[in-house]
Amino acid sequence: MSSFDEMDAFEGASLSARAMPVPSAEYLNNLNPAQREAVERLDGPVLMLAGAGTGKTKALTARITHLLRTHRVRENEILAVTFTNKAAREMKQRVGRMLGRPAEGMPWLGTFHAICVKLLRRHAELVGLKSNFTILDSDDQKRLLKQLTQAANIDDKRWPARMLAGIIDDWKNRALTPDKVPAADAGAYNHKGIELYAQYQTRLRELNAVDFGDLLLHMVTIFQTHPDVLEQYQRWFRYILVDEYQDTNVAQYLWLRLLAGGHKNICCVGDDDQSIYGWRGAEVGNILRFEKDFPGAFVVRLEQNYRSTPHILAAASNVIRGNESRLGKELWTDREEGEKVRLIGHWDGEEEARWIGEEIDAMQGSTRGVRPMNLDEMAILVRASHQMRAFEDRFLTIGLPYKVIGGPRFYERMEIRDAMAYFRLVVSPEDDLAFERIVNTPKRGLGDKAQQTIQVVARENGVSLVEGARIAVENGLIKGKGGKALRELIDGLARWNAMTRGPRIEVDDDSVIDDGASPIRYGAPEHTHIELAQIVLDESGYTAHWQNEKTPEAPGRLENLKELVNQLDNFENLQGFLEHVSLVMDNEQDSDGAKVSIMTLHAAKGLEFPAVFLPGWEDGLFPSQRSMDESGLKGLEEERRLAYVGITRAEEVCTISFAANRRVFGQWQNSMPSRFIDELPEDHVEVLTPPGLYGGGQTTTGIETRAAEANVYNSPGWKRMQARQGQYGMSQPKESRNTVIDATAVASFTLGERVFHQKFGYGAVIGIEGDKVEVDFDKAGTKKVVSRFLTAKDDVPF
DNA sequence: GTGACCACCCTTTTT
DNA sequence: GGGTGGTCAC
Repeated sequence: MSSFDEMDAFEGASLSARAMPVPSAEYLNNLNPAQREAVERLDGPVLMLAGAGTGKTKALTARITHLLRTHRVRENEILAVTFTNKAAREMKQRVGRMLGRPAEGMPWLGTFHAICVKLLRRHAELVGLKSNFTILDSDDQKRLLKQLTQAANIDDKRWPARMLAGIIDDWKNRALTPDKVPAADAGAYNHKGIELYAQYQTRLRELNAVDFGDLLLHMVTIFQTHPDVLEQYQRWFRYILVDEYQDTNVAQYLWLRLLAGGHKNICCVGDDDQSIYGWRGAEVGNILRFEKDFPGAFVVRLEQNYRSTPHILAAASNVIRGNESRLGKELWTDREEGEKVRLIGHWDGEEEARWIGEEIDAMQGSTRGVRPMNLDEMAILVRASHQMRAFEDRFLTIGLPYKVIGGPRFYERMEIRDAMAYFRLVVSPEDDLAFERIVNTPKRGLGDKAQQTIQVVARENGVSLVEGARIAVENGLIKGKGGKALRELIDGLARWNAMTRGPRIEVDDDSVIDDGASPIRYGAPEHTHIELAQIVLDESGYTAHWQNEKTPEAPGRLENLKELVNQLDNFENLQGFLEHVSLVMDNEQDSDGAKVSIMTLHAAKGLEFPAVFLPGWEDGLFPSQRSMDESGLKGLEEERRLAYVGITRAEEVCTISFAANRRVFGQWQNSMPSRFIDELPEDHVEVLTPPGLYGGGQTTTGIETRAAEANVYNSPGWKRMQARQGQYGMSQPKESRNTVIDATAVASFTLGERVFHQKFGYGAVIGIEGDKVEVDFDKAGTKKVVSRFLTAKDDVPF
């Protein structure tokens, strides 16, 4: 690593540059005193305790700007770590804005994982890998583990591979290599966990692959076992900044401590009250312990909130006050009072969805609240994703535009992963996992038996599966249709692989170390990588596979494939794309029009909306029963932080609701209002009257009777709510608004016509009513939907 | 080797 | 209620 000498030569900017006067800095003048302290205290350990909405990203970016502007450091000497790509992107943009130029020169601003990939590519050989290792996602990981557990004759029923994956992830989060797993964990996975973990790591090394956890773990191992390497980076990264410190796990914590070990110029930003990823290995302890880890640390609290009204803050504060282990912060704001937090109980989940739908409609039309709001200013935050369905169903029926944030990620979709496996194989033919994935997709008549033959031949010859398959075909071990198809696949892969390459160009490679770029470059191949991708998908028969598929999802999957190919435009080649996609790709294709957002509370962290709905506040659902069962008080406290996160997402209006009855897994269940509801401060809450009690909605007739009879409505929680309600009718249900029928939207369908709906699939029109159409769906049953969500399908073969 | 049918199991999921 | 994975019959 001769290049490090070169790095050292750059230590510090030139004297003249450092002596230059600092231009009057607007980025400093915009800060409040606490923020400014956090920004200007550049040296030594700093802990910035930043409550929700207190401008922590602003402070963090100002700090980076300040480091650069005062000419103390160069852009590539700052290590700035975030958890999400989104946060990294935002920070980069904001630093650029403050500097008045693009901050492209910050190669070490990124997620833990992205930065570790860069580092690990340089030092892969120290942990027995080649620098072009592949990164497995959880699906690959699971399949690999399954192979191991099957080989070990483990009953998958009692000891599912999923469980082992969870255990191994947990160990990796705790920075435990197989030899370091404590004796206390020896019983894990039927006493075979540690052994299988070791086997798994061996397999990964054989495959030249890593999983997400390895990225951190390997780097920690390298730093621990190669002090020289560590020292180089300790010197190189002169200042370290960490976002969302409360979410770090042990491995990340060790990684940071090792890197900051020399100069201790580390600034961690976080909020212990927003630690909601404990179940994934995050250690609130890391932030609670900061001052012990870094004696003499400067701790600054950002407590002025710029986001929410006093009522909302008071509600959030009062809830979080119930937690024992906190560093303690009190948010305040100088904003105007605004509306109280609104609380409402419903008979059941559907009613809750119906009410929220109407409420959103009313707020949009300014029948409710102080000002009309756009749909994209409103969000529904749920505890568990299954709660989303009630809203989706309802909104589709009434034609309310919505978008689900989170959900299955683009690159986690089946068709994307299949396509990616093809690309991976094209780029590196020895990628056995990718081969296993697509060898029989589309169907090539290669079942278990043929695949086993390939495995055996490959192992006997000590070659990759592709190569093993080639040998097997040539020796006539796989005959007939399957053999022919396999030969085609192998030939195709070789052909496509050849297409990736143009003439190789040698580059002097020591010059590019600090941005981690590959030193080897190629000239332009005959086809662009975009064309190549399309060729691969077409010639392999994968495109045709989905074209021939008649399921309602098939068109969407083809769309996704098209989108995937389009995405390639942003990259130089397939390799670059593959690298990126495994770590970074998210699909934010919020294209047309304002929509209400629906997402989980976890997904909502870091976001804010003028109006927030928090449905499903029922004991067992929120706080989640499982969380409490598994982690006791710790679990409950994390749930409470989740409640805190939820409330503090709201800027102007926060509406909390619960339902007495809810269908869970097809079964009706009744439940008590969440204990968190009792923790809301009465003075800051307005209790709304459920529609129906005063004859509001027509679908809820009889709610009073049912309410009186139902047990829950005699429960302490409900009674407390009633008592608190004070005067009835403070917020009367709005009169049913006239449904405005847009003339152009009136259904243009005919009875019996075949139609297609994005969510419900194919169906036949059985009734028309204004712009609403009643459709008997093949799979989803009979539903009334707004006509603009339907497309005519006259080309459906029937 | 493949497609159909049934039993089973459900949180949250930045990378 | 719905998606997945395993088994069984063709």
